[in-house]
Amino acid sequence: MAKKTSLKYTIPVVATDVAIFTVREDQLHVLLIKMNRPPYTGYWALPGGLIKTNETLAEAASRHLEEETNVPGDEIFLEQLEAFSALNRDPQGRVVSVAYYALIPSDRFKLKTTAAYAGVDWFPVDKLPKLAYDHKTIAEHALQRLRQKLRYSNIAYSLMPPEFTLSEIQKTYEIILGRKLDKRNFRKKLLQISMITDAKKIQTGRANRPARLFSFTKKQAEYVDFL
Amino acid sequence: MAKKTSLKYTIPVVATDVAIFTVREDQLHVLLIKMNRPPYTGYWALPGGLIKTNETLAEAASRHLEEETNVPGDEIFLEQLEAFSALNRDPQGRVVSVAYYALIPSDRFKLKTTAAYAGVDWFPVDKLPKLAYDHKTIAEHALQRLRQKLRYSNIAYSLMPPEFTLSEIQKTYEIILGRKLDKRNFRKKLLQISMITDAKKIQTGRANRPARLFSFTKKQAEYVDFL
DNA sequence: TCAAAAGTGTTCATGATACACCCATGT
DNA sequence: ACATGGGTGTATCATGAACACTTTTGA
Repeated sequence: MAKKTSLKYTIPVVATDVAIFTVREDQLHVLLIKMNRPPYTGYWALPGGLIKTNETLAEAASRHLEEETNVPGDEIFLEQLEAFSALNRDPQGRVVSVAYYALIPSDRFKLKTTAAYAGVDWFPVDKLPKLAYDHKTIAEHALQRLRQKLRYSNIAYSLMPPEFTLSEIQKTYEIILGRKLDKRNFRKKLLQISMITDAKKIQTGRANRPARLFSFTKKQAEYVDFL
Repeated sequence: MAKKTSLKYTIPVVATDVAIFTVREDQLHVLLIKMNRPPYTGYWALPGGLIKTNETLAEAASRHLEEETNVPGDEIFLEQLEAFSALNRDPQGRVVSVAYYALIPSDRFKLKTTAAYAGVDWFPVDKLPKLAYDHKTIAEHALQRLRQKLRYSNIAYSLMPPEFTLSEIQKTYEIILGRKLDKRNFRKKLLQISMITDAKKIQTGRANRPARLFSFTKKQAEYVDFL
């Protein structure tokens, strides 16, 4: 038996952690903050923390999302992932964390660091640094869920700018799923199920044939027949 | 502003509630306990309660499952559903509940009531009494998840006895999904994906042609191509 | 011999996949 | 005129859906 350290919390308390994803530089990235306090000083972690007495879990998650990214809560996909409750997941005491995951459009918002952290940055999901707590597990679950959900829902709306070309959205899918998709079939399907609609605009200023712009029909999550 | 009542808990604490399902009498039932303490004396509710300092959420859920049903934890499907955190969901204070759902074979275990409750019983899911807390919402989410998951996984293993006829399992599916299924297609699919295997036994003592018995190939949850 | 549930294949419709060439623009 | 990505249709294959009669047993 290991010697029991003195714990800050004796009865379990509730926290939330958020895996925020975006696609940039042809890779899927997750947002991490750098911790400036023991016991994980210098480690990277998912943004999060204890929930307040007068806020729900979703509000707490949304608060953490905004604190690092300035992203406004509406029109952004933010969904509960899973509760993590391993007895030793936080060395400071008994903390149950309800994880969320969110998708934000590439580079649409500037990151900001708060006094609570030593820094904030994007990391490619396949090159994560060593993470604090059980955040590696949380990040893996979030990634798995994202890949699954991309296949039968329209949540990509939350990753794309308001208007985009078919090639751009196809690339987003390919990057997240990690495989090439057939151009003709992909376009056919997206339009057939009315997930996106023609924005009646044409891209300009490219050294090739200009593409038509499209936008999402709905900007709330819903299930769709898909890949 | 409503006047603030004195709360038992000021910082959020963690509880778990469990929706335990079974199929009996040609209907899907959920297990409810009758409360014998304020503020919901006489109301029915899902079994549950605060988690202990030295147990995980899954252990707490499993404990509640066993307390009412005697069902042993292994081989039983018990999965985390979702965390519920509305500010007013518990009049006694700020309680965040992580809900679980479980599936147990029909009538295989005898219910028992504990000192903590005034009673325990099965209720058809479409005829639930008025429930305490936000348990109606929890039960609805659990039911929805069960119906979804039945379609792309083998979790029915946890509802059936060790050996069963094809008609019996088909009936289980029909009751939960609420629609008739085609006998030939259903059998074809189950065998084709090797979800069940021939137990090499024949049912006896029926006033008709005896059926072959089958059993589940795997008794752990896994995804399968299905309905 | 009758009642009751078990068991068994084929056809058709639909959706998924594979695949290659011409087009419009900027330089 | 050339380089670059944009845009389009068809044929094949796999999967899911619909459907009816014969078999075996106990009473």
